[in-house]
Amino acid sequence: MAAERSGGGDPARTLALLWRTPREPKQVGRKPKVSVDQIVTAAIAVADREGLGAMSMARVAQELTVGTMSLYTHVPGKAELIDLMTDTVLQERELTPEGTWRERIKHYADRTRAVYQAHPWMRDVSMVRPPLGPGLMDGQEFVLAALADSGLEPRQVTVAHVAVEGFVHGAAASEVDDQQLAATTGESGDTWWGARQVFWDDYFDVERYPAMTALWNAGAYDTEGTLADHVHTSWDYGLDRLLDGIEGGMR
Amino acid sequence: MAAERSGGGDPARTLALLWRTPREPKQVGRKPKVSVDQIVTAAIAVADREGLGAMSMARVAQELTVGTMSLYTHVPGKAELIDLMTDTVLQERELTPEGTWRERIKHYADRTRAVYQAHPWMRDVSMVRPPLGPGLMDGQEFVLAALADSGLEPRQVTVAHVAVEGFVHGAAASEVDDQQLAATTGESGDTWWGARQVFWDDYFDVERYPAMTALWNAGAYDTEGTLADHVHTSWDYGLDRLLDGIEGGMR
DNA sequence: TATTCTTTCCGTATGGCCTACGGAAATGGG
DNA sequence: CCCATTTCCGTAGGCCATACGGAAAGAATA
Repeated sequence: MAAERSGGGDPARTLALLWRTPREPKQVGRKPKVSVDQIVTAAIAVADREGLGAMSMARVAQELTVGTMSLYTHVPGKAELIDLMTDTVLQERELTPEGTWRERIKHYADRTRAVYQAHPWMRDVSMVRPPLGPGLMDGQEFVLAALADSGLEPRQVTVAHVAVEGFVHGAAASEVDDQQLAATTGESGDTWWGARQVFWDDYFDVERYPAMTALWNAGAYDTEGTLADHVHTSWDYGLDRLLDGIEGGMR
Repeated sequence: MAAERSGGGDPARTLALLWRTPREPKQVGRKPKVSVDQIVTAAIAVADREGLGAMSMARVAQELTVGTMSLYTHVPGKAELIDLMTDTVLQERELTPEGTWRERIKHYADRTRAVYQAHPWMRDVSMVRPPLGPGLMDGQEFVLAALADSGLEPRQVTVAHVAVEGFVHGAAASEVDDQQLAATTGESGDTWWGARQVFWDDYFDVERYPAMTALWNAGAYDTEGTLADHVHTSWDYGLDRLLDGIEGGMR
């Protein structure tokens, strides 16, 4: 299936939910069995355990021992529920503004990475039309403040912001993608690659791929550690080089 | 729905399809109404027009005026079909090895970006367990050859490779995400943001977000052009800074 | 020509998904 | 006790992937 999309219906209604606008307590009528917070928490729990694909309205309702359609009283639909889930887990980052601007960006990357690790379904959430809630906004402010301290021109700050934000989310997403697949399919990344040994035996053509062959012969792929370790190392390297470049471009 | 995953069943069967291992022509039996190539082409056409979510087996079969289950004679399942689609469009890149290593990486990024532009559903395809077909492998070889020419140590080449490859695919994916959403939902990115004007009016807190406010007041957001233009500019900037960093790290 | 063998085609059935609709049930106030 | 209000939720419609098994088509053989 295609990636989950957010931001469906009426923006005003969704924003009110994201910022938990205190609706005046109803004096009249039937008492609610569930709250928005309970629904969001249950949905996150299901997605954490079984992936976003398994997070159906029916499944969440079951978790709360409530009829499926009851959820629609509190939440406009599935897209908005995903918005709420996303902003909620982004709030877990607890960003502390300490150190140089570079240290703060690294801190932001670490905390964001931790969110993806704890909630691998974030990989499936598109961030191009993000939920404009406190979790997202606080993160944006944090990065913009750091970049503004770096000495870049205002216009350059906004450009660098998109690049950094994209890199961080992209890296975090890619990193957990493997874990999510491992959980969903029951096959680890290393096992998956192992099962494709056939490829190197039957299809890999040394003449067609000289650079790869040379690297292989140079021992570049003789390394310890799991696939996940390598990916993590590479992303760390990439962020450092990106920040190097941003720093160097100012002089 | 969660992102489409590939690489489902028997690796040997999938690899044979990806490399189009010439199966000896059947002398006996009923003549096939459709070929693997026709199925892949039709599937790509549907996904291009209506998104990967609309690319159902039934929809593809309908396109070919064939029964749904007939497809399963030629293709093991939907996951493998997506593998075939992915590798096929990656082959469209036609990478020409000219210029410095930096120019070649930029060329690779441009060509890959063009693939995503032409086939926005690529955003929904996970590349952590990619189809090991000619389209993917040729791209890997191209990038590795460029990085090997840069003077990096073999071990460093493999690390930089993951970072660059990840950045390029991430950037391309993010860039078309907006377009895909526009096509699927019928609402452009600019329209979407416009509808969320309410946010700035009712929820944005100047005290809570001083850096954003300062940038706004400095005119950093007073720019011409569409959202898509800005995103493109930022990714270009990001790749250049990443390559700057890689270049600088060698000295 | 009739039979047999091989291959492809595809109808049916199962069990899932989201959510529009409308009525039932619960609650507090008059 | 009644009624306005609010929440709960069963039903139903229209999607999806794919396992299974039999029908249909073509070529070789008798």
